[in-house]
Amino acid sequence: MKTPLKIGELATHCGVALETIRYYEKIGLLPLPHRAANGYRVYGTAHIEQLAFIRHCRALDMPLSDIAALQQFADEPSGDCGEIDSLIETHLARVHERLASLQNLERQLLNLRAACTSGRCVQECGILHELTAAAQGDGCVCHSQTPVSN
Amino acid sequence: MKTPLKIGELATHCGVALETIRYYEKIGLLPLPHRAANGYRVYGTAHIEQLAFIRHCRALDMPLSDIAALQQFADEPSGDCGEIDSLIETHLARVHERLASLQNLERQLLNLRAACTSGRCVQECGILHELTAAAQGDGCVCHSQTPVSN
DNA sequence: AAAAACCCTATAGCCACTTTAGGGTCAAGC
DNA sequence: GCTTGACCCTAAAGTGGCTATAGGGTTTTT
Repeated sequence: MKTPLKIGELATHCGVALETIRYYEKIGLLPLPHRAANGYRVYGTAHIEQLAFIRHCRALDMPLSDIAALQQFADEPSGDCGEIDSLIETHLARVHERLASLQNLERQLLNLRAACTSGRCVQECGILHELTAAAQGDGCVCHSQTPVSN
Repeated sequence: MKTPLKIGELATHCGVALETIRYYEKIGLLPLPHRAANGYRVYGTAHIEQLAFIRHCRALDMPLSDIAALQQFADEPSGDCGEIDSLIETHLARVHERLASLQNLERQLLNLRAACTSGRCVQECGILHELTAAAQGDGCVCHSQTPVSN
């Protein structure tokens, strides 16, 4: 891996859009890079590692605020690990909850799809009937036991 | 169900935040209500049903643009039902994809959590080690085969 | 020397809301 | 009749995590 890198090279290397890098810099998630004489950003090994860390955490769908917190912890190696654990725990709970609600959602949509096959006109479309009836609280194939939470 | 309703009553009845109702109105998803002499919004049965329909679709996580399209279809009952079907189909595919990526995510986070139990100091925290190592592309317990797509 | 590829800043847009600021109106109790 | 509190109004800004656009400058390739 050759260093230093220009922003476009860093972007390609880490599989990130280049505007995203500037965005991370703007919100203070990435430290300010050096600048070449022409004003171009210049990145070294530390930046590469840090961006890779951020992207890996994002691939785990962690919010940027969690990632910032993790970086803080990493900078104070003598602190207690418990907060890291609970951060992951909380995130896991979030994911788990979202997963359950998506599974419920999928089931409802499958039922909904089964209510109609195309070729008919809108008036007799089972899907619209189901959706309207459900909104009215009548019985229908797509029961909405668990409301979706975002 | 008594009518007419003021905005707060409609909100309570449909389980929606009152600002959300005004927002739906502003973007043209809900038609303009009548106004009382004092300028207050006044809603009737049609509005209640329409809002309930919107919320039910939102509970199925449909984007507002899909919901607007469905309402369009409902207003032209002689049209072909096929577009409704494919709208649901597309949405189902979205949900299914997100579901798969969340399942993968959960697995990775479980592995990550297993890498550390609290009581240690940050320096020897398995979670941070895993996250950093993974970012570097080394082998680690939380393999990232499928990137998360939003 | 010209064209393409890269870099810069600042600002606006995306989704679906939520929050804030700064008011007006109305019913109940003192 | 006057205050208190619950309700209503508008307009604008903020949220998260980017993405896109406008309007430039620089560097590399042809």
